[in-house]
Parts: sequence; structure tokens; C-alpha cells
Amino acid sequence: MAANSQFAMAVHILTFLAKKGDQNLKSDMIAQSVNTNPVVIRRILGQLAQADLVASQTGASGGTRLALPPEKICLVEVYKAVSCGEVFALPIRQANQDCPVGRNIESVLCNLQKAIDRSVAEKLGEFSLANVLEMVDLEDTVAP
Amino acid sequence: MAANSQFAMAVHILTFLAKKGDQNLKSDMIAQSVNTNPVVIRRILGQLAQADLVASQTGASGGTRLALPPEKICLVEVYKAVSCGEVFALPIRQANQDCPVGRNIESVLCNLQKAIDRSVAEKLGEFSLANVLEMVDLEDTVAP
DNA sequence: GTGTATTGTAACTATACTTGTTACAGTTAT
DNA sequence: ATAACTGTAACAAGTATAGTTACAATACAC
Repeated sequence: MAANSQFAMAVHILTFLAKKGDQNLKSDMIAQSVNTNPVVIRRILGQLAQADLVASQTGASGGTRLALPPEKICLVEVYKAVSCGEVFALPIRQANQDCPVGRNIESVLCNLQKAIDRSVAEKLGEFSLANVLEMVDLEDTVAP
Repeated sequence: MAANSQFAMAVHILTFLAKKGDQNLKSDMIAQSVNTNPVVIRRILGQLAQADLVASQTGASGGTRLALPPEKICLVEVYKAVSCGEVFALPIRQANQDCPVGRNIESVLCNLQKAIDRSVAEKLGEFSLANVLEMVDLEDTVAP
């Protein structure tokens, strides 16, 4: 399938919201920065709103803003908000339960999966949205 | 898409090979343990062979065996052998280059992606195939 | 040498997920 | 009232995976 880029888009969206500060931004404006359709943006904003990372307002002069200051928004939360969150998948079909390997490999793989997911979460935990904003601004000053 | 389970299948396959020791195993037998088609197994074995983790022989009484002892096979190598290897994808469409955020977010996300991938690789580096085999055997002894 | 078993690989199908798009009901400022 | 938004459903298009069939190439066994 097309690879899932929702986390990347979510970070882009949040960075954009952080940069523009305390105003209701329209999905249309955000879509222009991300270069996609406003509905795609609103879908991701919906997930971020459920995680209480952003707040939206309907109606005229509505829009979306951050629900927390950028320092308080951690990339783990963003990742959890948009992703199903497994680095590798387990096979759909059940392995052969009459085989000593097939019978037991699944739980071992499942534990391994959890260990990997934890280490991804830990690494993402090191970054806040404020950090991302800093990095973006830095890129802009040193750009070619 | 169907989520990519090649890494999980690869670990299963290698564990099976390790368990059966120094003999040429047919893709047919392995397929029975994994509960899939032999061609699916051969496709994965092909990738593992390219990474020099297994060795195959064509012809009658051919098959596949480990190219290294289980202690020397690390799960990072397996992951690299079968996976394209990114935890999250970057958007396909290029962001708006006229926007300060769109112009710079891509390289920031790309660096973040690399950091995450490194931490996954580090965690996988902690496990060898021998470890997996131990865990599978342990599961079998304490099974309900 | 002939026959048989097995890998390697191409080609195709079915399925499923993601993105993009249109459409529209519901909501709120002015 | 009107206009400008969000939220969301529905659908199309693109693409990746897994499964399957088929077959050429290869190597052992006799």
C-alpha cells in the first residue's frame, strides 16, 4: 500500500499551528502548507483533537489551534494519536500449532514487538513540538 | 495494505532452521510451520540469502540451512535484510516551498526518521537468533 | 544419461490500506 | 439571513502484501 505518512503530516500541521500562534487556522491554509486536500488535514486534526492536542471550532471564523503550549506537546503523544503504532506486523494466519516453533513463536514475536514499540516511544519522548519548531527555524536560517 | 509481516515470518523461518540444525530444509516443510505457501517462504529466504544469513541449494535433496550459528545471527541483520526499514513514512507530495514551515519541515522529519530507525536498530541489536530460540523453548516448557 | 526433487522467479489475483476528492449536514460569527 | 467553517460519509485511484500457479534451471540418485 501507500506508506502511512500521517505522523509526518501531523507533525507538520502542529508545527504550522505553533508557528502561527494563538489564532484559529482554517484547514484550507494548513492544506496549502502541506500541499494536500483540506479534508486530509481535517481528518488528522480530528485524531489530534481526540488526543486533546488541538482544539477546533466550527462555524464562520472557526478553525483549529493548539490546545497546549508547544513545550507541553510531546511527539510520543502525536505518534499515539495518529498511528496504530506497530513497527512490524505479525502474520495474519496463525502458525501451525502442531509445530513446536509455530506454537510458540507468536508470543515471542509479540513480546519483541512490544519491546521495539517501547523503544520507539522512548525516543519520540525526547522531542517536544517546541524542539521541532526550533529545528525548523534553524534550518531556515542556515538554508542555502 | 495488508501490513508487512515479512520480518515476523523471517524470524519464524530462521528459528525453524535453527531448531532443525544442520540439514537442508525444504521450503515446503517451512511453509507448513508458518502456515503459508512455499513460494512466500522462498521469497523471504531469497532475501535472507542475499544477506548471507542462510544458504540454499537447488536440485534434488536441496533446501536451505543457516549460514551462521544462531548466536551469530542478530535480529538487526534480519530486519535490514527483509525490510525497507522506516518506522513512519514521509509524505509523497512535496510541501509548499513558499511556506517557512513547509520549506524546512521535510529535512527535520527526515532526521527524526533516522533517529527513530537508529533506536529500533539498537533495540533489535540486543537479540540474537539464539535468544529467540531460547525464548521459544522456554515458552514450550511453561505452556498451559 | 534419465528421471526426480527442489529452488528461483515471473505473472497474476485478491485483498486491504492510504490518499485524494466531492458532497453535504451542522454550526457559528457578523 | 448569509457566509464561512468544521465534521464526516462516500467513493475513486494508486499501491503494497500475500497467496497462488506455472515453469525453467539445477543437482542428486540410480
